[in-house]
This record gives sequence, C-alpha cells and structure tokens, in this order.
Amino acid sequence: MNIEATIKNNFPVLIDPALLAEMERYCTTKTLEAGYNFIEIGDQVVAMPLLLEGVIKVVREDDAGNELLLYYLNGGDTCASTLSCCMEQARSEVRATVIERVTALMVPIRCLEEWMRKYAGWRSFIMQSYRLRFEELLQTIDSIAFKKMDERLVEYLIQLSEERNTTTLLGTHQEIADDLHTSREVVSRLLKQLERLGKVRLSRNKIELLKL
DNA sequence: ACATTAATTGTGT
DNA sequence: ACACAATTAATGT
Repeated sequence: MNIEATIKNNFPVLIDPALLAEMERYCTTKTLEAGYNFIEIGDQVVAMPLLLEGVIKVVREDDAGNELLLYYLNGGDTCASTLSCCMEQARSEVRATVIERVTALMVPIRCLEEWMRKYAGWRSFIMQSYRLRFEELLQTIDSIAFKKMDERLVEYLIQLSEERNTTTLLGTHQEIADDLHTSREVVSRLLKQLERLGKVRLSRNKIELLKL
C-alpha cells in the first residue's frame, strides 16, 4: 500500500491533496519490533510519529526508576507529548516502548510548523489529537487520585479491551500490576474475585472478559 | 509420550 | 510484602 492510501485509511481528516503530496514527499516510515523503545527519556525529538499499526506504551519515570503509565497509543493515534517537545526542540519527557510491532509515519519537525500555517486540516488534526491525549491524561489522574484498586482494575481491563478490539486479553498479572502500580498478588486476588462473580474467565497469560 | 524446568498464579501469614 | 504451594506451559529426551 502506498503512503497516500495508508494516510487516508488511518487519518481520514487529512484529505487535502496538497498536504498529502507533501507528506508523501517528506515523511518516512519506521517499523519497530515489540520490546524495543520507540523513544527514550532525554532523547532529542526529531519527528512526530503517526501510528499506523501496533501498540506503544508511553510512560514516565520517577527518581527511583519506577514507571508511571501515561497512556497507550494505537493505530490512528499520535503522541501528544512528542508534539509539545517538537515545538521547542526539546528532549523527550517520556519513554515509549513497543508492545506490538509498530509501523509509524514519521513527520519531520520542520514540516510540523510549516503545515500548521499552511493547512487548516493539519492544524485541526494536531489540535484535536492534542486535546484527546489531554483528556485521557485527566482520566488517568482521576483514576489514580480518587479510585480504589478494584475499580481501577475493571476500568483498566475495559479500556484495554476497547483499544485492542477484543475481549480476550493476553498478558500476565505482573504486567497489569506494573501498569497500575500495585503488587502482582493484589491483581491476582482481585481478578479471582471478578472470576467468582462471573465477570471474567482466567487462564494462564489470558483473561477473557465476559460481562462487565 | 514422558520427565524436567521455568514461569505464572494462588493463598496464608 | 513475603514465602511457599499449586498449576500450567515450554523444552528436551
């Protein structure tokens, strides 16, 4: 599939032919396997990624080296904090690790600003995705500050199933615990409760959501 | 097919 | 949070 068709599929707002032509010309694609870091804290940001396929986890790190989950990025998303960095040629405040093999369209930063001026469609796309990420962050903050772990877990499971378009979640309890900043035991026990209530079915490396 | 090992999950304190 | 048991999946023979 060529770049133009790919953009149309994943980012339907960007229909301006002149913009598409420029994107075709200046953007590159980048593919990365699961497990690698897409960007590391402190790295110079040279381009903004538009995710076509795959899943990326964006985290922040505290002085003790603990990771704090900010959000997940899927196909059709772009990274807002990259965006804020790009503007002022700053360095990355976050780490982005690849969860599922990713292909992304890389937009060079100099194009970013120029297109903001030239193309209304691009401008609203940027603004829209920025707002979206911001709202998602607010949700994360609410969740951490105000909710008990059992609610957070259920919320987390539902969100993940929506993002991945499946009710069968693959992964370990430990991974969930890391994302939620709790112990593996707590996650296991809460999941067991949910299973007893008939809300999920558990097996090794797999959680099936039944009725939540 | 079976035994061994490693990883994940469950549970009591 | 820790320690340990139980279960399940992966690997070698």
